[in-house]
Amino acid sequence: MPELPEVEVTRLGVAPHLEGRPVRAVVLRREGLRWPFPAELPQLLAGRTVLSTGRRGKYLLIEFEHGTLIVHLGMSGHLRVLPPDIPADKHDHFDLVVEGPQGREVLRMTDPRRFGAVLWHPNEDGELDEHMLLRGLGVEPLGPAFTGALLYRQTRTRSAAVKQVLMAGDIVVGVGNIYCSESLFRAGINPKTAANRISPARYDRLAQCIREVLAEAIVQGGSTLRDFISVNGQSGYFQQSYFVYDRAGVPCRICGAPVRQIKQGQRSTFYCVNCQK
DNA sequence: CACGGAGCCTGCCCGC
DNA sequence: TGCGGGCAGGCTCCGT
Repeated sequence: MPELPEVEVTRLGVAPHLEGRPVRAVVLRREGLRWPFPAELPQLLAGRTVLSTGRRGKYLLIEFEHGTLIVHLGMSGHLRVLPPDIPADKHDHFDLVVEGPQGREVLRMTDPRRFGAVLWHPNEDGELDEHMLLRGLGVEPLGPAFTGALLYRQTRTRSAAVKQVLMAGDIVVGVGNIYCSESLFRAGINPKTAANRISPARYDRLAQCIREVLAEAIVQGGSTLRDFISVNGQSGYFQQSYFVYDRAGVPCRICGAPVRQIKQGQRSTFYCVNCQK
């Protein structure tokens, strides 16, 4: 489910329920997901107050005085805020129980495919950016460092297809499979183009399009925040209509040519041969 | 260093 | 109705 916009919308949704609130309990219902949960999390967090929330790429950060809880939703994960005493379902793996003004609330992580992760980074281990999972990540696509010039500079040695280079995450983070196809469409760039054969001007355009596509998705997600915090909430689902993603064979919204679907690095790519050169 | 493929998991949808 | 194959919004690891 989550690409960067979904993670950011999740952060915006859970932040008011977490920030400034003390943790009453941590519930771990399995050993771990992609990696083992830190078994000492309950003792580490009980009684501690959440200072703030953050995000790095698709990693959600829950910051405490003594360290940071790092949450990744993988392919199929989502978070909800629930009233206390809602029984856990089959794929509910992790709860953070916090004390709110109206009583306790439960931040619950659900992840059927279990590609997600919950990790702890103690401040004493040094800068969060140096954490194994976060080091080597590219720049934030919505931050000031992300420019066409950066894309151009960082792709001089990259002969792989631009779609795969963008998705690799070492130049820019958070551009997942959906929004990568959408951004390349908006920029008019064929996803198969070798990254080192794209001009600075076209990279300027691409950087702008990536920013726009992600920012618009966050705004759209934000408008559905009302539904986000609910027992049945399908958080992070946007009823937005894509230009190319998941539209194989359907007429391009711009030129009417059928949208094409190909495989790049085992992932589906959607594009318009007419609009993207 | 950079590239491509395998693998991690469950659920769902399709065709037989 | 059951079964197998393919697919799914991410990421790491490994061989070349």
